[in-house]
Order: sequence, then structure tokens, then C-alpha cells
Amino acid sequence: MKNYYITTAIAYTSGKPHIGNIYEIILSDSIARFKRYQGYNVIFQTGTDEHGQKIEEKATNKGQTPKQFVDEVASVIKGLWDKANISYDKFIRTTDDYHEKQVQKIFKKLFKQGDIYKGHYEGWYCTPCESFWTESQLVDGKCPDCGREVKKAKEEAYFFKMSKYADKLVEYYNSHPDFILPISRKNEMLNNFINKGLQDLCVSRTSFKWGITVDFDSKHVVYVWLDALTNYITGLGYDESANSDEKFKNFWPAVLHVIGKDIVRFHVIYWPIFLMALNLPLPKQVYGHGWLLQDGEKMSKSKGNVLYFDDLANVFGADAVRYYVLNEMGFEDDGLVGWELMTEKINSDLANIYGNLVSRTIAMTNKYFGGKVENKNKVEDVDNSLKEVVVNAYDKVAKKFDELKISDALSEVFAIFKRANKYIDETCPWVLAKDENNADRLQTVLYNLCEAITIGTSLLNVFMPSTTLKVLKMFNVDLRPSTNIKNFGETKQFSVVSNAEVLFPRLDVKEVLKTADEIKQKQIAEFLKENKQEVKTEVTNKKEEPVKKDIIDFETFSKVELKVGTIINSEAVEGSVKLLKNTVKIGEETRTIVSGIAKTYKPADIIGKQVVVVTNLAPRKLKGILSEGMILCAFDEETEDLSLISPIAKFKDGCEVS
RNA sequence: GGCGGCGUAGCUUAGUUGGUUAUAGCGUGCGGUUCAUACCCGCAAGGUCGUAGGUUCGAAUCCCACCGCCGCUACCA
Repeated sequence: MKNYYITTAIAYTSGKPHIGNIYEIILSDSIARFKRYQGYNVIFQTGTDEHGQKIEEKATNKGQTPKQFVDEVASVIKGLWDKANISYDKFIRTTDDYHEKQVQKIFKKLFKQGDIYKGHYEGWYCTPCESFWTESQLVDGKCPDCGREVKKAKEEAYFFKMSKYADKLVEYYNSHPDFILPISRKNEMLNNFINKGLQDLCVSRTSFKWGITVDFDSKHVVYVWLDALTNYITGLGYDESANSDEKFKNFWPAVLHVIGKDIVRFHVIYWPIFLMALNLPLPKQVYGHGWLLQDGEKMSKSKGNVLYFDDLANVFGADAVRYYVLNEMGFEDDGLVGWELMTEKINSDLANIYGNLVSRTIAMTNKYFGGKVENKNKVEDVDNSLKEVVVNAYDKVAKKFDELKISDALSEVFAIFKRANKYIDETCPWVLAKDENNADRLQTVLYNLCEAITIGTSLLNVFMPSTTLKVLKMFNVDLRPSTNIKNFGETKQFSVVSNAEVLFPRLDVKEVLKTADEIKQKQIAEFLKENKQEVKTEVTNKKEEPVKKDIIDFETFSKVELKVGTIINSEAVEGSVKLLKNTVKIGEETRTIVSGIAKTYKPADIIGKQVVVVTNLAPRKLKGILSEGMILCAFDEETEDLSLISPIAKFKDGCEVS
């Protein structure tokens, strides 16, 4: 029997996951179930990523230890996974002791063999937040989290030599064209990272404590990706000193890592390189799926539009929600979720097509034959076109699974039910029932329907595990295994329940929206409670309006030093389209200021012009040139028109603007 | 700004070695049916295939330009 190891990304325990997060788990679950159905020996692993500064902070705010905090969240997550009927074989937590131990060993090994070295992390440091930011992360040259001043700082840190393995990585990409799916992601990685030269990755932190300690240098904590990514091997019982479990030996490398498109980079660059350094085989495939968007926008608590699996499942049922997300998300694109969309889709596919088919078939079997039918072999031409669809379904579904086109696989299954509904119309059982002479033909027709439903439902099981078992029970048959899923006529006799339970009741959109609104109000209320008076405006403004900046007092404003200056020289910055390097005379001093105005102004246009300069702005390097200040401009967001701001009258350089 | 992708019916979307009348689902309209969860089946309407050029006997498909949207990334102070 062949082994198949599939993983999801591990969920970050900073809060309750929303429907978009759990989509990935449902997707992986249906793949894992299908592989088991095909006879593979499957290990399906999921779990939680529990370290990091953010969690440390959240715990502190709640007056808990980080461990208490993650224990709570992890159990919420596990509960959700269970509610969604996720058939994981292994649920790993990065706080599990065997994981922590191996991460420490791995870190030490990589350090000893020289892949990890000690250096300095240079960046902009925000003291109150205790965090480092890169130049590009800064907002207005300030801390993106709290908006306060940052200063250049150095922190001792460990780095991983990425570039050492770049060639080998590219080689692997080339020899495994399906390694990264969808293919567009691969090009992004090559163009943006690998071809431009890989930067060494910082793999330790000293700015917070909640993580796995570097055991030979306890000031340091292993940085998140080295910690989190290794879960894929530690979960199988990997041991750095060659005492790995049998499970690891049999199941590594993973056949498939299912992840969100936002973390592709970590899985197709850093993770393979870590594995190379450990001298382990690389995973066969990494699939970066799209996102579920709430009516086209990202979910946000402050808008009250975050959809949670349990809320949805309470309205539609867990299987119906699974059906919706699996059907909605394509292979490459993002998908849409929303209460109205879900109601419509579930009504049309599950209630009308599938549920109603089961219902009418059972009703007729009871009405005409007291609930028992067998194959009387009174065959007509129409039967064959029904059978053809049913018998071919399995191969089609399997092919779609191989291509990871899961929503297409689902459509192939539904083709059976659609064909069966048509078959009823073609055969008109209620007409046959009027003539005793047609009894055998009528029974054959109903038998064919029961058999088609049995096969279709067996295939549907990997998508909707619980409802499908209910249906099979209603027909008093077992799930048809893959070994004879193509044998139409396998069942000798059907003996159906006398009263078919309604599997998927039709839902009224208005009723659903009423419930949705209640949930939304509750969510907003909770959000406001958590965040007190903050961001109230965000809640009421549904449409994106230009962000109004906060009112500042005079004192804050007067911190900004503005002066009149004259541009005495200006030249284009080599290799840049937008930037001009200007020399500005401000009173006695002259400064170099780089500005993004080259689209509007040529150097000759502005030499000699007077401008207003922010003179106490932290210097910043742009395209390698140190820019000491900022020249004020008016800017039209829509037209991208731009104009320098000058004093109306010729003025003395160096004068203050206030 | 760089690299990549996309733009097809009201909505979601199929469609490359260029080749009769350009898919399919939802929604809409009409008809049929009554076993069924007012469901199912059939038919129809609806498209200048983003815009404007070019190559060709022939372009949704290939080429060029432009407009719009998206992804990654960057020097957007």
C-alpha cells in the first residue's frame, strides 16, 4: 500500500480562525479522505502555531500566561476542526515537548555545521513595542504598530545562510515542474527573490521571550518560521540524531503541503532550504490556495463581517458549509463567501438537486413497491446514458483530485444527480405505475435510481462525510468502496426507509439574513468592547472613504520643523523613474533631498524654485542616496497630479514656516 | 516603478497547434410534468469576447498600443 502524507499550515493561536482559515483544513480533509478511499495509507496532519510576540502580548493583556492563552485558543481551534468533521490523524502543537526539543536540536546542528551564524540584525527599533522594522515596513518613517519614533538599532541575532542553497533550489524547481502550484506563484518567487539573490534569514530573536529557547544561547528565541515549518517533520517523529520514528521513515517526504497563497514564499524557499541543510528529501508539492473573501473584501472584525464556521454551520449544517467552500474556491482564484450567496447555492444544489432527488426516489419506492426494489432487468436505451454517467464518474473525480481541482471533482459527482433527475423525467415512473404490465420496468427504473444515488453518494462522502452516511443508511446500503465503485448493479436489493428525512431544508434568504444581522451586531458589539472607544468610525463607514487623520494638538504640530529653501541643483537618480536628487539651500546649510517627483518635474523645471522643506525628518536612504528631509508637495490621488509648494512671494531661505 | 496575470451574457465562468451558429451554471421569461423539499425536465431571450489598430482567406485565440482590475515586489517622504 502506498503512503501519503498531507499537511495543512498550522493555525496561529492569536484568536479564533474564520471560515477562510478553516477552508484550507476542509480542503485538505477532502483530499486526505479521497486518498484513503483510493487505498492509500494516509497521514493527515494539522495543528497550531503557538509562539511569538503577538501571542505573548495578547496573553499579557488578558492577564494570562502565554501558555494558558494558547491552551484556550488551541482547544477552540480543535473544537472547530471537530465540528467541521476534519479527519486529521495528527494534531501537532508547537508547544508540544517533542517538537520543542527537536527544534532546539535542529538549531544547534545547523549552527554547528555553519549554516547558521551569529551576526547583527540592523533595523529600525521601536522601544515601546520592542520590535524591529525594516525600512520598508515603516509608516511615515515611524513604527507601523504604534506610530511612535523609531531609531536605528542593532540586535545580536542568528542568521541562516540562504544563498548557499539557492542554486540547488532552482535545480529542484526545474526538475520538479509541479513542485509549486499554481504555477504563477513559482514565477513570482524566481523573479522577486531567487533571481535577485537570496538574503540571509534572521532565525532568532531577543526582543521577546515566548518561543523556543536557543539552548546554547538562552538570550535568544528561535524565530517563528524555523519553529513552525519544522512541525511537518517533528509531527512524524523526526529525530535529528538519527533516531526517527518508523512513521517518519515511511512517510517523509510529504506528498502535499496545503497552504494559503500568502505563505508560499516560506514553504517553497525557506522550508526546502532548511531541509537541504538537514540533508532530508524535499516535499513533492506545495499548493498555495486562494482566499475566501466576504463579498469581495477581506473580513474584518470592525466591520462585523467575519464569518465563522460554527455560526455558518448552525444555520446551514456543517456538511453544507463544507460543500459550499469546496465548490466555491477554484484552483487558482479567490472565492466569495456571504450569507446570501451561500443560501442560494445550498438551496439550489443541496436542497433542490441532491436532497430532493433522494426524497422523490424514496417516496416512489415506498409508494409503488412498499420500499423494496431489485433489478428486474427491463432495460431501455435511456438507462444506458444514465449508467454511463454514473460509471465514469469515479475516474473523472480521481483525475480532478490529482490535479487538485477539487471544486471540479465535486461537479463531476453532481453530474450524477443531475442526470438522475433527468432520468426520472424521461422514464415518468408515475405513468408506468398506471399499468400493471409495466411493473417490472417500473421497478428497474427505481432500482437504477437507487443504485445511481448509492454510487454518487459514496463518491460524495469525502466532501460531506456525515450527511452521505445518513443517505446510505436510508437506502440500507454500505458505502461503496473504490474497488467496485464502477460496478453498476452491485446492490442486490434496496430496502429504503419509509419516511425520508429532509436532508437540506430550503432556506429563506430573508430569514437567513436576519440571523446574519444578529450575528453581525453581536460581533461589532464585542469588537467595541474589546477595543473600547477606538475605531468607531470604521464601523459605521461601510464604503471606503479617504482616511481622515486624527486631530492633533498644536504641540504635536509644532514638533515639525518647516523651512523655506531654494533648489540649487537637481538631477535624475540613476536607475529610477520617479526620483530626483535635489540639492536644497536652506539658510546657511545645503542638504540633499531625494523626492519622488520626476514624473511631473524635470530637473531644469525646478532649479531655482523655492520650496517648503521638512527639516527635522529622520534621514532615509532612497536608492542608496541619503535623503535629509522632505520637500512638500500637493498631490491628487486620482489624477496623480503633483505640485511643489512655494511661498507666493520670493522669500529668504531658511525662514521658518508655521 | 519592475515582473506576472486577467478583462467573454445581469452574476460566476469554459474556451490556444487561429477554422461552421462562442460555452456552461445561477438568475430572468415561456412551456411541460406532478413522484418530490413550489421541486424536477425542456425551450428561449441576453454577448461589438475591455478599446483601437495590425497579421491572416479567417482572430475571443497571434502581434502592437491604450484603458481598467488583480497578484508579488520595490526607490511610492
